[in-house]
Amino acid sequence: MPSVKTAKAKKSPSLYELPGHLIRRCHQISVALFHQECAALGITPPQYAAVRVLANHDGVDQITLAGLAAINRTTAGELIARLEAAGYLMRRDGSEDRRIKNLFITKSGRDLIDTLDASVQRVQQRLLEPLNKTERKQFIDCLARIAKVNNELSRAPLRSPRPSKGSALVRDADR
Amino acid sequence: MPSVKTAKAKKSPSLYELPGHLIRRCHQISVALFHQECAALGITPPQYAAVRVLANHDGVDQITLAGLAAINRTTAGELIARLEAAGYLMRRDGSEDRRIKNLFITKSGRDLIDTLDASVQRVQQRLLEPLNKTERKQFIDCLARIAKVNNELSRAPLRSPRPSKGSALVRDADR
DNA sequence: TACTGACGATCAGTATACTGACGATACACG
DNA sequence: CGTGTATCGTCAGTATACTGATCGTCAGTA
Repeated sequence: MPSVKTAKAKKSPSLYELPGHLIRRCHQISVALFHQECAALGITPPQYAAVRVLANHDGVDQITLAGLAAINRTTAGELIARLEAAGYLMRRDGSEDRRIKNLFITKSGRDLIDTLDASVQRVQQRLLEPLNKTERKQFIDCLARIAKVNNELSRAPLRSPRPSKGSALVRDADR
Repeated sequence: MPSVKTAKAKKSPSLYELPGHLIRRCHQISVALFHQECAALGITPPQYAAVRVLANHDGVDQITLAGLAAINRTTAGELIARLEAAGYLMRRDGSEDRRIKNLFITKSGRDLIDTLDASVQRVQQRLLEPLNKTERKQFIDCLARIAKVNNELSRAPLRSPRPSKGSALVRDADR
């Protein structure tokens, strides 16, 4: 007996039509594809994001890296420790500001990015398989706009890199 | 020195253009919005999905519920335990099949869905704010198609509901 | 200089997500 | 009737994600 309690209420959409639920499922799928393609190296999507960010912002502190890679500050600490243990980056206590731990990508880290490049592109390819060329562009654009507009509302908001006095020689701009 | 391994190496897209990364960020935002709107009841998106599913499939076992709500079977066990402790559902040992624990939604569970209905719709509204009407429809359609086509690849594939009584010999075409 | 507020990093605690393995049970088949 | 196989639920272990609190440090200010 479907609960038809009120005739006035607008019909609620099915769970399977709610963008929140669909995004959660697509996220699961995206992660699954990533692991299928990149299983060999035992790296995860957030770890990959962190190394990618570090390649363009060598020397930043943990909080800035977390902001740029959209990783929670607490999670970032643990994740960075794992990446350091794996040899993809190094952590050094800040000389000027002793609160800070500066992060530096290693050769191994840069190699990792190069090695994973084709796999990562394959993940995106497979993920967007059901969409045609036009739809892919629009879809990515929609995702980017949602991420941008709602950025301040996110729990791990994307943060602009800070002027940072001495260190961080920002090479190729990311955006 | 950009390591050009092959002459035809395509320029790798920025991290911020990768749908995988964007989906991850949108997922974070979606969860954040859900908690903002539904904080009072202390329920999480997967918990909401589980109760919603149970409202339409009362009496199913845990694995089936997990499949329908796209929740990992192990996670589902813990999540269901929390929902049971909160009084939103009941767990009973199966009488016919003693491996099974049948799940039944409580009045409190149905009330929860009604109570959250407006909030959940508000979440979706805010999430899609940056998109116009046409784009919203297309965006949801793209998400649904990605979720559907890649379903078998997901780690927690959506499973068709099985005939609750009698023959359980329905070969779900998943995995 | 001492105070105060902001910030980096970490800790404790909770929830989700997943893998691989396992015990208990059900069912088909010989 | 016994046996192999598949399934349900669970456990151990790991990684991500988040909140709120805390410690140490920095910087602006009275």
